[in-house]
Amino acid sequence: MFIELHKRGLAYRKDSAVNWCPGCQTVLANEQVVAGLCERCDTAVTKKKLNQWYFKITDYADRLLDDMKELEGKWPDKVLTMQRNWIGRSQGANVNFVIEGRTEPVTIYTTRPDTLYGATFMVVAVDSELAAELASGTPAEGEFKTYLESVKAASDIDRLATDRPKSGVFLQRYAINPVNGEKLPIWASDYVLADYGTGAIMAVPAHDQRDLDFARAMKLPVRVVVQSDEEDPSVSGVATTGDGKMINSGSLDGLNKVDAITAINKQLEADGLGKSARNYRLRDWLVSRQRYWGTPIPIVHCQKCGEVPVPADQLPLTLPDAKGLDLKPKGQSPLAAATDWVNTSCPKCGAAALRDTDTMDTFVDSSWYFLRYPSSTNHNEPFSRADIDTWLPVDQYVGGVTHAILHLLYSRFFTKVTEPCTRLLNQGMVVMDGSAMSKARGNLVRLSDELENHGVDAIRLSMVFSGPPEDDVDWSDVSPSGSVKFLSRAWRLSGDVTSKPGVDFATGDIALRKATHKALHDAAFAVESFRFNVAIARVMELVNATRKTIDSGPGAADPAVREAVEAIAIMLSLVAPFTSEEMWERLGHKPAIATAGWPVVDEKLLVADVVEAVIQINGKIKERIEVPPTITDAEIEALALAHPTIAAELNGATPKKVIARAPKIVNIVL
RNA sequence: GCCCCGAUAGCCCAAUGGCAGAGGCAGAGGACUUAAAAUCCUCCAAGUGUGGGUUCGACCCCCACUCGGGGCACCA
Repeated sequence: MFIELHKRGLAYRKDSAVNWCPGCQTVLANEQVVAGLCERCDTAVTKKKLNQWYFKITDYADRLLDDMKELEGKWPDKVLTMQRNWIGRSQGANVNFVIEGRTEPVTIYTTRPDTLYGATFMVVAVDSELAAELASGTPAEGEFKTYLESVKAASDIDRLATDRPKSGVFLQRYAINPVNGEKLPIWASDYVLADYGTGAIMAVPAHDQRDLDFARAMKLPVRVVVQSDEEDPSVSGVATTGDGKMINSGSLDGLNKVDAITAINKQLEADGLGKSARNYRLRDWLVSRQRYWGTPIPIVHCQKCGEVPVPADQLPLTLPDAKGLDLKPKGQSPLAAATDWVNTSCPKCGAAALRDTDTMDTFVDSSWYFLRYPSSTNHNEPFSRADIDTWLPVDQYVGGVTHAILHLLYSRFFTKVTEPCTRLLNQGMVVMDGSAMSKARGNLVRLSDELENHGVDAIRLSMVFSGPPEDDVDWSDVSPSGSVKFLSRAWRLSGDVTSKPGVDFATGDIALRKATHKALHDAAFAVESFRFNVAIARVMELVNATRKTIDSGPGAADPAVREAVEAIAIMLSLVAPFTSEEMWERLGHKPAIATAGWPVVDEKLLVADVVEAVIQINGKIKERIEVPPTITDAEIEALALAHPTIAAELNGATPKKVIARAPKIVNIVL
């Protein structure tokens, strides 16, 4: 996979300030840094300048975003929203500003080109090369360097803090606003990011909160160019970001936001001063890791030929023997010490060459593991086109929401052409003492003890019955002993049945037969819609009805009892295979119940003989009557109006309106 | 600050816009038993977080709010 991506220029190396986890002693992808902490070990992540391998996921940003339309309604909205936010597409414009004393203009990115006349200063990212260049040789250089050092020293966590006061340095230089020729002071600050857009912005304090905060801190002017009813931002401290009529904006005056953006973009483009542009929050996926475990990067570095992929007949490239290697995290890949493995010859020219010693992020492997499943016995290639065409995409994927922007985004990138998983269900977590069970927290249930005490069937049943699968389940609400009781109750039924296997069910008690077929029908529907807790409730109902039929009804010998108990065993086999297998044998059947198949539901047995209908007057229930299920609207309406209770209530009055919904309800409106 | 999800008996949870209760836990009473356990039977409770709206009719749809959970958060 790596080589295929490399061939297409989608796997490449670059120098960059990367996320570095001091705990794991390895680099991390943006997606693996959660609130400034390492996703694996919760250590605060720092920055380090390194040359690393990347996958060009940004080339696919638009497709990853736009193809989500296909997943609408089939994946949880939450996951789709998270992916949309993560990709973070924004539409705006690049605008060129001439810099005094510099030949090259500086390009800035803005989503609000309409507010160009409101710009009162320019800000460049303090850690960008541009900032260093602009500062050099100015009286501000010393101050700039001090500031840059202090920013570098601050961790990501500090940087993420919300109400952090704005800081920055005036670089003693000026940019010229292309639309009105104004001289704008240029500042360097850490509130502008070096790796987003062009790393430089025009500041419009009146209509951008961050710019306003900065302007107020540095005593810079604020100019309103979009009229609004709200208080002057320079007084209120709140930037006005809504729509309104343009003012103080030359030819744009009087236009609304959308029209002004169109007009200014057109004008900038005509004058060669800028053009509309798009930006993404998504960054390329950093895949190098300095760990032993992981897939080695199949590249040989040759003095002459450069990066040479390992030839196909030498794949898969396997790791060197770990024996003798120091696998402890130490900031350099442990593979580097395996000199026998590292030293090799160039596949192209045969000269001495070195293997790449980094391994890949494990998310690389999980991005396509499901492609291997249909071809698991194929020893010639990772997967075959024919198998994939037959079996994929995955119809139903079940996984935790924790992978919303990791595994689930990477997988979509790997298979982009199509979507890897048609439907997605995020199952909930098991909660104990208020938080998700985890080894790190130590709030665990000893599963072995639970299994010892209650049996695997009861534990599994408890989990499934505790609520809908997408909800979290609090362990204190789980009752394995209740499940044990229920399973015993069901199991006992199998010993009560006295009729022989193969008996004709048609001669059995009709009431129980109806209950059985309704349970089978409803449970199947519930299972297919992932409401396992409801399916179990249907089985419990049938167990109760069967118990009653045996104890105080037609008795254990009735064929309907066998039909019911067999149905119970089969339905339970989904979550309690051991118990149901025993039931199956006690019922006189050969193993295995798994091969028994779901009993065919007799539609005729699903129809009730009589149903209870409700008669309402003005939406209030006044009477209940028994009617055949086949009754028509007109018939039930006539029955209702003729009913003595209703006639008395009406007392001769003519209803304004009668709504009949046979066979359930009649509502008489007075 | 912005976005999303949720709120139904003491508890976990059901209910195509049409009788609020399917199921379980807990609780009460009873049968069986010398007794207890186990088993079996019966009973018990909320009017659906709050306030409006749409509708003949709202747990369900719409608006606002409260509380709880989650996500995003200097991305110009």
